[in-house]
Amino acid sequence: MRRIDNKEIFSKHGIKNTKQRNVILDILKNTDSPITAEEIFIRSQDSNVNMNFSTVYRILNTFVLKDIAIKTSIGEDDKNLYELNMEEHSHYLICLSCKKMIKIGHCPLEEYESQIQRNTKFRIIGHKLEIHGYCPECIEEDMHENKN
Amino acid sequence: MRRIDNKEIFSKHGIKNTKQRNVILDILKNTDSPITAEEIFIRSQDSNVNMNFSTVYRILNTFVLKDIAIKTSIGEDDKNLYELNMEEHSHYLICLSCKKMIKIGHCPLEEYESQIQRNTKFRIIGHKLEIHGYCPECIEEDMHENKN
DNA sequence: GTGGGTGCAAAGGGTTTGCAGCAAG
DNA sequence: CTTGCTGCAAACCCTTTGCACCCAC
Repeated sequence: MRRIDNKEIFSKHGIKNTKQRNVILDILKNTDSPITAEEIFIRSQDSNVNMNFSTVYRILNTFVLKDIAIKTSIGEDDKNLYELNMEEHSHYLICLSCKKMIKIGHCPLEEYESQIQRNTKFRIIGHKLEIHGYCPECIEEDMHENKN
Repeated sequence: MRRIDNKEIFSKHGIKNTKQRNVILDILKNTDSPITAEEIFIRSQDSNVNMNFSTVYRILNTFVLKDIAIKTSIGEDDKNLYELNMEEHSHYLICLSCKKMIKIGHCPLEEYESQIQRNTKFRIIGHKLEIHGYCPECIEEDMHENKN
């Protein structure tokens, strides 16, 4: 998978190429499911770049504004999650027990959306879909616990 | 549409039938789209029942715990929204401009869910779907503004 | 009467902001 | 050099909590 250079991304959006933005963009590129600002802050400590919590938030807000990242409010606790804005459209299957999130490739809603568009005269821009359940591991664990 | 008596609901869930809970349950019954705790508090002032903000939150949390209500984190701002837990399953079409929410009746995901269940061995419990776009009114308004 | 529920005020936790200093263009 | 970006600390906002009082059962 080819990854566009950070520098290119920043200049395309007319924002400065700073160390902090590079660190955060790299973190977002290297995660496969949405993460919290806190998690990003923690991971940024592994780099040798100075990083402040408010900087994390400011950069994330900038990224969201520039459509570099997406802010989702998926989690059951009330923290926001951030992920890279991939052109490819995907959804998550979320385990209610361990909170693990698994990306689902195919999206079944294209036809449905155009149908709604016809019926409601809305101009549909996109959608957010989460599917909730319990993952095989948690189901198994639960069965063991209940044996006791 | 028949509405189950508040008193019945409370006793079924083993919680006390208080004035405040009645007010909030009535508000939830009379709204057709999810609302914030703040909005509930404001509307509660119309009644002659004393109501405190923390009471609103406490009652909402109780309702969610008892499955009387559902907490959703749909809105673009980070406030939580609450709605009555209808047995019937529904989704919302949300206008990105005026934030109006329109309930969508039919859900296209049942077959899709069982397919995922087969493929991933997850035990699927449910899902959350929001469709985003611009409503006819906002599209019209926008066109007028752009004429200037 | 008793325990659950409420009011009040204060704390919590995530996120934002004002300001001074710094560093990318 | 200049403007935008960052660090720091304090503020903000939504939500929760501790405690004393009260009311539904």
